[in-house]
Amino acid sequence: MNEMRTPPPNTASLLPRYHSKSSPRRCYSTITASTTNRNLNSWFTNYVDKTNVFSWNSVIADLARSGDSLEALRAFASMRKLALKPNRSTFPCAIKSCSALLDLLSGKQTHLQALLFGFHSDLFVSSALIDMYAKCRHLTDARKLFDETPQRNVVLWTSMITGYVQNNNGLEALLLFKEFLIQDDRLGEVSVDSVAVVSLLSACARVPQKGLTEAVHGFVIKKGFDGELGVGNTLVDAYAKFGAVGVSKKVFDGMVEKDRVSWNSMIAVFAQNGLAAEALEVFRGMIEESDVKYNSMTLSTVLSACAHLGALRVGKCVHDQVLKMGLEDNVIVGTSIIDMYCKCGRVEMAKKAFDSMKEKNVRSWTALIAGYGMHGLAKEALEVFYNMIRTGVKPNYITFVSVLAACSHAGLLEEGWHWFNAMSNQFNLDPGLEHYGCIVDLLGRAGRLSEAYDLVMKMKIRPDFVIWGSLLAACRIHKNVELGEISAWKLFDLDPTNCGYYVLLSNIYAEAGRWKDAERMRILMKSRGLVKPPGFSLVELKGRVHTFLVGDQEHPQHQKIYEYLEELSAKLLEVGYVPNMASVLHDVDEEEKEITLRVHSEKLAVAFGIMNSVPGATIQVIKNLRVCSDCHTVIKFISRIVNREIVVRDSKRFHHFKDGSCSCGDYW
DNA sequence: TCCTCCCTCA
Repeated sequence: MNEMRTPPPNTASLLPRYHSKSSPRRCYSTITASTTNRNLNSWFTNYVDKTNVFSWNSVIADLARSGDSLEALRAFASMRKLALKPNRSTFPCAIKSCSALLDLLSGKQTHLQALLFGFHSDLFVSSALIDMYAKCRHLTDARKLFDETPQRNVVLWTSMITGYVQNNNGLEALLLFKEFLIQDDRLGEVSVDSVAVVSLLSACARVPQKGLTEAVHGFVIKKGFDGELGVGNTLVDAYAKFGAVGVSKKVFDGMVEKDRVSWNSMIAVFAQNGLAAEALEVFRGMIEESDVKYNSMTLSTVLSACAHLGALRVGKCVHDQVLKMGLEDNVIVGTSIIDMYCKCGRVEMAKKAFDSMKEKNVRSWTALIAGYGMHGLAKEALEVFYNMIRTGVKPNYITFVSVLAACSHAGLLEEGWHWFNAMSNQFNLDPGLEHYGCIVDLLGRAGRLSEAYDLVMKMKIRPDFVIWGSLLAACRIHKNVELGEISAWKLFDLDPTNCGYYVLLSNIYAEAGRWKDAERMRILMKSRGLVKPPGFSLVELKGRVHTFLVGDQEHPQHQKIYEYLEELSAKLLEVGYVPNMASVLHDVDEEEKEITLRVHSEKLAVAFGIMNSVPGATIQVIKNLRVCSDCHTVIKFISRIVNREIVVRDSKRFHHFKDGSCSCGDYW
């Protein structure tokens, strides 16, 4: 977009040709409605009296409003070069543009100029400055200005309160709001407005205090602000921040008027809370039942819902829409597209989308690295990472999570170690739980259990269930009872409702021939009333997502699917498949055995996919848990028997099954 | 004509 812009109107060719006598504002607004900034600037250059401060104000304001902050600042600079004296309306827009660009330097310069022209106590100017300093993370400067302004209006208060919220200091924001109320009280005024209330509610969403949002909601109703659009929008978000997604939906449904923010908020709430199907449903509602047009924010949220669901077809449609709307140069949208293709199993499409991006930020690079990593393509992931560094983009915490995860998925211990050390030595980043988790995983799988354990003991942060979980899993592979016990008992404390650890430890005992201990774990697990979370798998067919549960009897085609699986299993035995039920057969009681033997969702989903697609088509399945080892073996055989590529995304990574083998190399 | 809020990506 930048190269499309006209140069600022301070060049020789842009000298005024015509001095308008009529009100520039009136002409101006009729033109802006249908013109781009490019036309707008040339129009301005040709027809507006450039010695008129009011005209300049209009131009700066309009550019700032349309989001073209850079151009607004250029216009401001041009105006200053003409030695025109800015008035009190000039500064707020200029400052707002600095704040939108997070350009602290220009912000400070503009601040100085405002002082120079004597606007130090102007509320409009001060509010804009407080906002600018807060957005640029200079909260103390913002607060200083706030404190130095004796006559405060609601906008000034709101700017400061919002400043705290934006800097993640919800508590301070709440306290300041309280002060605001006290001031109102003292002056016998009611100046609190709906915008102030919106800031208050967004502060609530950042304070982990139970019942706070409800209480403030009550206050909002009492004050009569509950019908306000912005208030409703914020409530949708605030309730969801505490997991009360149902309440969010209720607020949303109860809103008489809904704008783009309302729809976007509701879609985002569902998408961010793992309810991707619901998110897509709301998006459908937005298109079909409202007159509200979606924008880039909507589409990036929808893309992330598609990524979660693995809904490739829907994702592709959204991608098409992005292209149609000319939003492909938007970094956030572009990054969402990369992530969507990666998580829908199409890394090569992700790479294509990545290559075509004009502007890439650290998240775009990280998305692609993570994408290659989850497909087991560690070499490619590292290659992208090196390119990123060469390009001069600074990797962050998450980038290193992606790099190390890529190494971990491919078993690249040496590279993993190197980058784990480099992150603190060269990049000044402290390793967090995720990074330790990857290294523990790498060491553990390589059989270097005592090193892994030493690392865990030396960690500066308290190891969590993921860390001990990797260690426990490694103990199972390498048959280490002692360390397995230590890890498992940590896990019983850290993640008490997860029964997987009991099963793992029980299996470790069983494999060591310690049947009594194995039995003891089973009993303990039972006495604590723990059950496995139900596994389910998703398959997208003709744009619809089908869900399968373990031992599913609900799906309309379930009978046919079971018949087909019967057919397949006969063929499987012919080609040499031996059912792997080692862990099932050991020492479970009958009832449990039956449960375990219920057909896993991934098998159902794969069968369904094959039955309903043309020969040769790739089957793609998404599972909420990790693929079990028996299913993994079976699917390998199936890929050979039916001569299909089968892609399974489980909770940890992708498996590409082809010709009887899997891309993970049985290492996952 | 000017200021403050709510929704997006790894």
